[in-house]
Amino acid sequence: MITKANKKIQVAIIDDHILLRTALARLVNSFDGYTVLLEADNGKDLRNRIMQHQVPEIVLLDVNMPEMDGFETTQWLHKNYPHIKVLVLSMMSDERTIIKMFRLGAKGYLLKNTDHEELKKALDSVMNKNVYLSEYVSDKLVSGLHKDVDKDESPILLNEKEREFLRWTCTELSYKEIAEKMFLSPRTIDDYRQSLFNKLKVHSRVGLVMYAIKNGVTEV
Amino acid sequence: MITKANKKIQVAIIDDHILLRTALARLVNSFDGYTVLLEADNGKDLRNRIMQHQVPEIVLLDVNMPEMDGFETTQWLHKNYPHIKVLVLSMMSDERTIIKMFRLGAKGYLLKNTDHEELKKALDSVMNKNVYLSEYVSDKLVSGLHKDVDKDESPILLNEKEREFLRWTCTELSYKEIAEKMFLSPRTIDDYRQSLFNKLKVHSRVGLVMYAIKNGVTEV
DNA sequence: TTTAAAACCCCCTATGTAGGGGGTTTTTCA
DNA sequence: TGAAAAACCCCCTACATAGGGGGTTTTAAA
Repeated sequence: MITKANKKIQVAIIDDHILLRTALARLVNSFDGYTVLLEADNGKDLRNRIMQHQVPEIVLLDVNMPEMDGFETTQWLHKNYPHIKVLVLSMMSDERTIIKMFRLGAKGYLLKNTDHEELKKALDSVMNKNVYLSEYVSDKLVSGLHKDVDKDESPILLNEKEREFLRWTCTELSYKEIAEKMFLSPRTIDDYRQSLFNKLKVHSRVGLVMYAIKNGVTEV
Repeated sequence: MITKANKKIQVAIIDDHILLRTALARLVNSFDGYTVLLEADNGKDLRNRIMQHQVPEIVLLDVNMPEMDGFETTQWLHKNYPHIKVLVLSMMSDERTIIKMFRLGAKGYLLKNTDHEELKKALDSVMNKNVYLSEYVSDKLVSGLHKDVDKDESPILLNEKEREFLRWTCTELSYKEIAEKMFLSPRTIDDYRQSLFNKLKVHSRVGLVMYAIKNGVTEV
């Protein structure tokens, strides 16, 4: 069956892991109807290339990158080139990241441990139906929405002091020692802890540590 | 120039990210003289396949995997199939990991953000010279050795029970509750904790949690 | 300029965590 | 097959953590 024409859909691949990127490029080139227009290390790279009139139809985008990450890049694309479809490729499977990406304008979210057929499906789906949801991701989204309905899920915003406290929490210092480091009384540290327990819905220091790591408050 | 024969070198690719894995497989298959014998999700998978007499000559191995990680796998291969050459593929570029891998028997260490030519070089080098060192990695090794002279850095190996304990440690359960989950007495859990404190050079639960995350024992 | 919230700090108590002593049973291996 | 090592479990204590009560001072806003 011959489709519209010999005009292939142009894809950009943005990932800082060269090996994965070139491998992906080969994969996409092997797909019927798709061709790789450009590869880039990060969002900044992509932006430069686009402004030099290399404009792809689909951007296959990693989340974690140096310089200009997936979030920023999606936002910039959505604002300046809304017709470019962003398909996110990520190892992170938490609802927050997924939801954030869709909010910023992504058309699809693909986990890195899917197979190449799923990638082809995703590309087709994004082109034809303007959106792609894998079973796993839509499950996550739905379960994420459930939480959003009853509790008015105001995004958890931490100030710099709380973030500093969280970073100390991820060390082997006791709260008393953290108090010294932050030039506060231990009692005040108790209040910070309690307030974060409430905000983050945890009830132990381990809970704080896990939150800090999952949300990039501290480096692993 | 025609080499030995039509006998291609058989490569195994072990990585839990299916997309990267299959993409890598295509890449390797496209190389002259190499063919992919098998792909696997983790070390356990590989072990099973090898014991079913699918024995590759080179194993291209990810470090972070569920079930049986790169460290364990390298060790097992080195012990049971010493002629199989292990080429490690990792995103982690810290000396400790690199050194650990070489100590356990790896023949080469490749960062994921290298290009496919470097991969080809690495494969050739491992086959011909029995070892592969990229410029970056050898630099790291040299600077790492400086530190290692005084401290006799033996690689830290954890068994499955310890890993299970570590995973529970990253939850908000108390040690007493962890004891119930693992069908052990709280006192035994104390011993596990103490033993891990010594092995991992930490002295608090937070220390355990941070180790578990840094070393991929638990998922973030 | 009053008022409310936020940021800070004191007391107390119960449970959790970390570390010490002791011991038995099972596994390993020389 | 006997000794050592590993895995399991008991007791105890001291400090850390988590949670409750109270309070003052600073900041923001009505």
